[in-house]
Amino acid sequence: MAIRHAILGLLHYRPMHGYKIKAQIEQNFGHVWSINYGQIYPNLKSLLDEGLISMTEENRVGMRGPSRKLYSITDKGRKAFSRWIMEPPDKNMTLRDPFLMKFVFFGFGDRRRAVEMIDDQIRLYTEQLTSRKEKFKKLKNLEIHVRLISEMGIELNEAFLAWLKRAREEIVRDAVNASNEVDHE
Amino acid sequence: MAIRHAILGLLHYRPMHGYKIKAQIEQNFGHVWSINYGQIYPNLKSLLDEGLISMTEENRVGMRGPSRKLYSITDKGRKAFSRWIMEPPDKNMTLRDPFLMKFVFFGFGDRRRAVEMIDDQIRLYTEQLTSRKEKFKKLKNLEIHVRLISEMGIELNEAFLAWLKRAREEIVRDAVNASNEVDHE
DNA sequence: CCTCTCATGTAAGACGTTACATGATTCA
DNA sequence: TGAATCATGTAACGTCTTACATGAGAGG
Repeated sequence: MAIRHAILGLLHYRPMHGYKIKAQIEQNFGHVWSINYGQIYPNLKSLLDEGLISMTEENRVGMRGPSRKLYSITDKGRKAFSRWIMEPPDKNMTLRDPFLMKFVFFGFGDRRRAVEMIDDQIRLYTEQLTSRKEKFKKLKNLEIHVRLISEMGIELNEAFLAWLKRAREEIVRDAVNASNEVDHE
Repeated sequence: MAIRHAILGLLHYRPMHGYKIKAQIEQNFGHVWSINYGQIYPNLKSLLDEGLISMTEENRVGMRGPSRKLYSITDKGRKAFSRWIMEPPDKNMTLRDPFLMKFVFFGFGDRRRAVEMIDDQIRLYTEQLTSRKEKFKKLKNLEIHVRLISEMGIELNEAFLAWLKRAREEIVRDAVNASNEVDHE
């Protein structure tokens, strides 16, 4: 039920339409949560049915795009949000990464291929880190919590990259030792 | 489909029954993936149907507990696993935490309650870090990849805690500034 | 005696992803 | 002319969690 409340949270800033909500969620906490239209439109519908948000359809005669629907938070919605924000969060962090799942079993695969995949991953996370840092520099006057979340994304990214690079070195060293042992057999 | 392959991966070490597989997954990569019986037993069934694993039921006359089922990996299973481990991983990391989702919106809630929740979280992650470090010290002769994954868990935990503590200080400082501004109005 | 650990399993529901359909405007 | 962006929505499918049912032995 967290996405419903994230929508209510965003609507505190200003009324938005579905497309913008998705874009905002991705920008503000894309590394804490992911979202897609299959979630946002049905959620907007049910929030509307429950009276937590209200909608006005723009009648845009001759203007760009299909008819937009502007959603605003209602008093009922604000109250529901306040209740939610006060409650203790119900679960702790999960970090899911198919690469890490494979990583655990690299010992059962081809060693060269494993190092190759680690290098791919290092490249990927280096790019991600660069783009996160750039985005962060561009954004000004961020609300303190939003800013802190962005900084967290960058710091965890750095910690992860540092670990991955060290892991790569250790795995290569380990492979060299293993082949030396074979040489002296 | 990652859990199916994790099961195949674990069965490379030795035959296991369902209960043990869950325990091993939690121990070896509990911070990379979570699992429960609702996933593991149905998966064992389908892996068996597809011939990727084989099963022998223990007949334990007068022994403890219900009948155990020992699962082993088959040649077909090894081949399927090898194919999987070589393939590039299909997605990148997602970090999901209901606390962080709330954190973004703490500006719309009560400030004291927010700091309280941050303190709870600091306590929680400090405990988690301590127990991870203790577990790690106890374990000896870990396979290199398994050891590295454990170290990653500890390092990311440390980075996260450092961030959270700094975030707390900044939020408190921000609140003090805000109230000073009110004083001089 | 009671709780913990070991042990297997199912059903329902919540949640999330992917693919598809539709269509206008803007910019190169 | 074609690609990118803005914009809304649904259906099918996968995955994950939660709750439940069952039951024995070990240790305090």
